[in-house]
Amino acid sequence: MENSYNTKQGQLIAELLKSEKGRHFTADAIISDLASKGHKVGKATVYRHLEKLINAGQVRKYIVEEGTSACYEYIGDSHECKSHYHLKCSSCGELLHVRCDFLDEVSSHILGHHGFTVKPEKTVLYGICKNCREAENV
Amino acid sequence: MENSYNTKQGQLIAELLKSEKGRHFTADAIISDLASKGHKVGKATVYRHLEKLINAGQVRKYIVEEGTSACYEYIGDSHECKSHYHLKCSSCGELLHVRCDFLDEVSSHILGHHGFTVKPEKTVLYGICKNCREAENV
DNA sequence: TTGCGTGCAAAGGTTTTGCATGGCA
DNA sequence: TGCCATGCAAAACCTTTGCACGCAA
Repeated sequence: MENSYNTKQGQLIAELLKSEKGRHFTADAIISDLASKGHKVGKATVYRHLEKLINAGQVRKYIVEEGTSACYEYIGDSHECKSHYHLKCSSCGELLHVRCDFLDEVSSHILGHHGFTVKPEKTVLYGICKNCREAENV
Repeated sequence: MENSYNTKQGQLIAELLKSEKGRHFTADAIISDLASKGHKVGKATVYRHLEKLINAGQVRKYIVEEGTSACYEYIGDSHECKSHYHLKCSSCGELLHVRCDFLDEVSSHILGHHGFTVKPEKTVLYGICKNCREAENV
């Protein structure tokens, strides 16, 4: 398991994600972001590194709508986000982090009443953020 | 908009979904279910009808996991399932429906305290179901 | 030197689209 | 008859995999 080298591409990918904590990247976005900085990295390499980062717990993968590509977000080495829920705005794509005592109760309620252990760190609630709701006057 | 004919295939697909309200079908499941009843329907036709049903608000599409096929569920013409959450077991893949007053409060809390309008119908909570937790003794 | 990392291209799987034919109204 | 619907196959898409070469240790 510890058979891993420290390579230029691996650093580039990790640093890009880390440099914009909170932003969600698609695999292609990573490739073009790096390309625009003069670094050409292969598609397969990006996917392989993302998988490693996910397993290492440093990156989270999100399923976004409609057969589009997956999104990846740096969440850090610490587990500070463990009990955070994420709210993703379907309209503007903004991803919000929410920590709140009430939401902690959600997990216990679901466990108690429905026998299901929720993993907040894997869960994303979809909806519309304040800005978009006001802008669209929905 | 009203340019549509009433065809055998369209009826078959709508009736199959309607006949098992609450069940999640993949496109392939629809095809093989119909095939086992002696009705051969093309893949493209199924997808095209699903899209119409979604636009008509009678069917809901779920993307449960990246890389796998989408699931489609009949939800009827009424919007009675407004606050219907889904729990997906990361272990066995089971998809559970949860209708619960407490969860209704979640939406209002998030709206009130975080200014975010949650769409339960688009949201899937990930975790471990009762059976798997007991089986794995986690 | 060893063996993981890389990148290209090809494969795999799901969904969409083009086109000639079939079926509803 | 006019047009939408159908179904096959091919295309489009995202992601994974095979393989030869490159590079870290």
